[in-house]
Amino acid sequence: MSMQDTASSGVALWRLVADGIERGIADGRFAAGDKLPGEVEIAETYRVNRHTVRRALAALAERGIVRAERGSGTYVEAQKLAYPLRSRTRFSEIVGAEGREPHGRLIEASDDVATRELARELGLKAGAPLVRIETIRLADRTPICVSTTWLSAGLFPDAGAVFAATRSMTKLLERYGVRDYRRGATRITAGIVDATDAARLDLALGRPILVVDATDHDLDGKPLVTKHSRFAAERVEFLVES
Amino acid sequence: MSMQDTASSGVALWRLVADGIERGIADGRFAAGDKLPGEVEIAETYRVNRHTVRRALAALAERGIVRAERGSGTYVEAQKLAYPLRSRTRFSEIVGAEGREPHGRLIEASDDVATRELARELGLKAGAPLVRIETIRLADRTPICVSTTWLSAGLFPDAGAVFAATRSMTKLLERYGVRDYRRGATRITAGIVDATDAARLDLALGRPILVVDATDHDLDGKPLVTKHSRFAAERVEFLVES
DNA sequence: TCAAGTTGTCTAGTATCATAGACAACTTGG
DNA sequence: CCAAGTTGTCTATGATACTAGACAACTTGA
Repeated sequence: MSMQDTASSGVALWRLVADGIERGIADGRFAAGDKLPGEVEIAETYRVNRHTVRRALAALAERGIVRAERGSGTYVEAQKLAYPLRSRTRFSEIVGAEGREPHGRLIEASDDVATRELARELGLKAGAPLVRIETIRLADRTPICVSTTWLSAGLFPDAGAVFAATRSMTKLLERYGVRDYRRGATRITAGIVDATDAARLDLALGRPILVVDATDHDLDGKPLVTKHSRFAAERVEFLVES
Repeated sequence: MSMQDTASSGVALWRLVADGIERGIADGRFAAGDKLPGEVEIAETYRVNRHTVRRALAALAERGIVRAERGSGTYVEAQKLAYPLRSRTRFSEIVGAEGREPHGRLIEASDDVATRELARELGLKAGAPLVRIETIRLADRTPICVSTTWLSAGLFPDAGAVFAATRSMTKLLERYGVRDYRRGATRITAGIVDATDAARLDLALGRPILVVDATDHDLDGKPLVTKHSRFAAERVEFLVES
């Protein structure tokens, strides 16, 4: 399996080891707080050098998934982000409440045109001009979800530029005079990550995602933005409060 | 995106380019016989060095997916393997008839126990001992499908070892005195490749697969083997003759 | 014939990937 | 305290990966 004696697949060995360990955690073979096997044992399992294992563990530690303790062992840090679904859902508040560091980034903003479905959600006519914003959100340094957000280009001109500057949907809406907003119905489904989202979420091949479709309204019930979000299923659990 | 100026993802750049081009072919953006953009143009598209593009194209050419012509361009070779579904279905014959080189390999053989479904297919009782054989089949050097095959351990003792030696299901059955066999009902569904099969089929993230479940019978109608096969959807098309 | 565009090949330099061995620093359990 | 087991760090070597620039060899269309 070394780079020297087999045809290279273009995927680094340490990445395969890291994915394997992360999968073990996601599958529950290693629970939060568990001690992983020693570096030597992992190296034997994957038939690689101990240094290669250390590279893999370093990558996982850098993302906050494991934590190494000198002389003792390496322990699983990861726990799924508890993500309550309430009428007032703010990513930064949820992540902050878990003691983790929220971070958002704009991937891309572009003009779009309302499909029939989008128009219905936003209370517009099909074909109405929209702004489409593609974002990614992380807790600590681990990507949690990527979202596609649509806003009416008529109501929110230059929304893409404003989001790029503020990096917050809440602040963006404030700029346009929206002081508060509520989440309407939320639709949750599941699927398999596609190649684009896999790269953005730093997610391994064929992993499941949670798909959330939701529309936010102002306090009068007027639709403001509608979102299509894909969450890494292994890093989050939704809590629906009764 | 170079290995020098960004945090490395553990996936080689040339592999990302190769996957991108292969996806373009699979999606129909480039049809069989089409000329790909020039190496310089591809390099600009992906923002990599021309040599990196050449590495990607070499990997695709090595698998017979594209063909470079000096002074002219690089052309799409790939065409989906036409896979007729008849009562007498033999992989090697189908592949050979297309002028491609068939190749089979044993991944794993192990003992198993019949679920209710498997028992019904094979005419056994639930819980009956089975041999489970995991195989992969390739045309030229491109993986086409992975199959899980179950046989009755009572009727075919040591089937795993025999298959490892003969690498052919037809020859395996011959060893046990089966001179000919026919395929019964074939069920075709579709799905998304899982991580294990993705690695085995050398398939990119989240790609679709064709799932075929079938049972072979001897000429008296007695069930012999039942199979669960996963085909790379972008490399094969099934032909059902009327 | 000629110019433009294409793939093929070469040299060079830097960074990453992986292996190997040795030893330090630390924790744990007896 | 001590031995065993653990992670951390260091040096060293070779193979890959990626970039850069230059030029050769070839095809195509005007």
